[in-house]
Amino acid sequence: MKIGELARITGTPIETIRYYERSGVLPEAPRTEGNYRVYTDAHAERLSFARHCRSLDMTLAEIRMLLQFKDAPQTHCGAVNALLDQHIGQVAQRIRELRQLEKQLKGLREQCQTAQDAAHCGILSGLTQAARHPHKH
Amino acid sequence: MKIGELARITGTPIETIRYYERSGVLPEAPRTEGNYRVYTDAHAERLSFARHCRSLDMTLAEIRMLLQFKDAPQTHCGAVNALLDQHIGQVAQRIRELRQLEKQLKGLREQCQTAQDAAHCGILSGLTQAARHPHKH
DNA sequence: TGGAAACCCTGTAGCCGCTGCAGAGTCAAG
DNA sequence: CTTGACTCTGCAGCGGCTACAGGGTTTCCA
Repeated sequence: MKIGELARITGTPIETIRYYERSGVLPEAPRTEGNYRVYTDAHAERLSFARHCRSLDMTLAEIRMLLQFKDAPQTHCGAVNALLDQHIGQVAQRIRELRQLEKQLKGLREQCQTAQDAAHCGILSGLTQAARHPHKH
Repeated sequence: MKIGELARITGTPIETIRYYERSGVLPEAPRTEGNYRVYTDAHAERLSFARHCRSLDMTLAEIRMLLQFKDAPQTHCGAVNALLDQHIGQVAQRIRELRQLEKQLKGLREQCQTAQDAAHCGILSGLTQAARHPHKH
């Protein structure tokens, strides 16, 4: 199949497919005489795998690692577990940060219930004050 | 003061200060004869404000807007409230997404409790299966 | 006074994961 | 034979920095 069909069946933009090839997530595809890339179902599967990992917020570097394990099935897969554990840790950490952030933002928002002019806006003065007396996050 | 001192007292990398000037977050600083940027306490305050907003995950575009309101104190500040509400909404949305993601990742992780070889790794086959039968996020 | 060290300048390139565009080539249908 | 759909390469841009290289300026101390 050509790149357009691969894009269609995997729901991936064409530009992204070429980008993945450049980044080493997909192997370099063989070409027709007219220099068109030619793909097989195996490519489609690999691309779907990568896209699914991306939807789980993994980086391309992480995905390249996972694909290496898929390519070498006899490898000990402890590293896969470790990679996933680390990724879960990162996500959990980010959630904690965002919760903290949400609290701060809501506190700030409460300082200006009624719209008035900016000179008396509780939000702006709240931000200004907080900037003057910084504290860690 | 010169850029190094501004960097020190605000805890901002020098490169970032110059970047903020280029991006219109800070005004172009006046120069000495030797072409060094010269700052006042007002610059420091503005920079601290911006950095605090950044620590609240606001974009530079959002910060430019807030600074506009600070620069024009008689403006009606309803837009400030709206901006903050929108930002809070975005953060809340991102938290929901990450929670969902965390659940998926943990489910995946459970599929490989014991490290074995990659051919039988529950995580890799889990990812592969999921990629074959995609569902929305 | 001289010279080293510390500071500052501009400009450019890289990070990540795309996205979009220009300008050209290829192929299939009418 | 022409039109239109498809594909190619290469480059630039997003955001928010960060990290140089290769220069100029200032400060300090001997």
